[in-house]
Amino acid sequence: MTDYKDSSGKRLTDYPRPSVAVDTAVLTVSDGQLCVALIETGGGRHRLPGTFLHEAETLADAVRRSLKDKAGIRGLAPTQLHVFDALDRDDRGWVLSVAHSVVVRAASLVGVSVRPVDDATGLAYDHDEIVRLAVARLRDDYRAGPDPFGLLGEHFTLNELQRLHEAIDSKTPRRDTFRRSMVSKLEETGALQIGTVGKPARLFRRIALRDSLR
Amino acid sequence: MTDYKDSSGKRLTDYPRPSVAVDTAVLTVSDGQLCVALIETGGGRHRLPGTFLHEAETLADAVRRSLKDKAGIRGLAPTQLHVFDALDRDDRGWVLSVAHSVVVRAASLVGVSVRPVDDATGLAYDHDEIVRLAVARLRDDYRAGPDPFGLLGEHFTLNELQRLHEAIDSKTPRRDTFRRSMVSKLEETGALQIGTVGKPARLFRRIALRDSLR
DNA sequence: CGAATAGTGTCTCTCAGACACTATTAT
DNA sequence: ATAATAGTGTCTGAGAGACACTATTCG
Repeated sequence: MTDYKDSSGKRLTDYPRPSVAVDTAVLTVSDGQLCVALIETGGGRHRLPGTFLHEAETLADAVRRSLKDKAGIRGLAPTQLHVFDALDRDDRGWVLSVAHSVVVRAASLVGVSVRPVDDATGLAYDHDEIVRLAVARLRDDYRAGPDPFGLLGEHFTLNELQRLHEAIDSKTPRRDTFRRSMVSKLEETGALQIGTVGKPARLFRRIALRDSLR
Repeated sequence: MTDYKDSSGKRLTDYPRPSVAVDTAVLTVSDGQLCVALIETGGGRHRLPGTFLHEAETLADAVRRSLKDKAGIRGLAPTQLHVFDALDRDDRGWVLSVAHSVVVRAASLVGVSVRPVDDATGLAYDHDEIVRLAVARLRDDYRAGPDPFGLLGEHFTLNELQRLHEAIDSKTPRRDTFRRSMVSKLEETGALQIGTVGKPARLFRRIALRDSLR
């Protein structure tokens, strides 16, 4: 297979090939704030987790591999964001970086530095830009429907849902508008929340989880 | 630079590297229809124009280079769509393809086969999917504002603008609604169209062209 | 009871869409 | 005048947002 020749009689491997990396904005909501996981490099700078693509590996697999070390994360569906290809973006050589984002529960992130996205500036390479893209995409996704990445558990109240959406986007509408825009996209479980002050809230369930590729 | 070693003491070139290609959906409006440029391969199949990335070349430059042959096209701002990375997508070997789209005037496309996007199915590789993505993105862009890619000349009437938008998306609203949604995003030139039947139409101008990266 | 939270009735404003009317040209 | 196209007044309905009211629990 590797000595297959193309239309101009060249082997594929005769073409110059860039190194290909993946860099991933790992987003989570912690303490009511939208946060991103950062790694400390030498020199006090921070960067996103990433790795070089291995042989015969898909981009999504490389993302998952690069994150397995940092935290025991499973079942991730990375979202592809953009390819960064500036020739001088990495002084080690010619490297294409395929930016991704993943969304995880805060509890999954152990032993990683987590910082609110607004404070995550001055990162290495073009990682500031990746965070911007990842956050914008996430806000679009959450504007479109209730917790599309399943950060909440199986059942949740509208209050819990709204607090999550507010952490992700402060411009989330207020209680009544939020409720009316979400109920139609949720399923009622019939159960009520217990052990709380005030009128017990109904528990809802997502109708379906979003799938990965877009 | 190429013998710079990374944190684990490896040269960048010690990592396996995929071949990287670009494939581009060249979209145009011809005869009131949204069309895409196709290339005939051997075996009666069709594909999108593409090429392998050359050494020290950006993706956008590779796209422009791959299209310069097919048609004298200049000043293009390719839009990056998605990286296709299935391991078996190219039987010549391990190839990542970065899908792009560009929008050109029909007159620019000489000596290329142009086909309405709805008929452009059964293409080689994952090119059907690329066309789908490119068309969806283009429709989103045109829904957001008047002729964002400048397919019309410098000045145009609202009728001309609407016919263009209708070619791109048949669900374009009708005359009055279309006008009201667009005028606020246009500048009046003060001039009128001449040599036509009926009340002469005002000529408008785009306020600004969109820029490329997203 | 009061405090606290859940849930809803309803008003307003905006905007898209539809329809019909007026305006201005050529023939 | 008639045909043809441009442009606008206005009604309707849907939906977002704001406000205030009712509902149900705990202590």
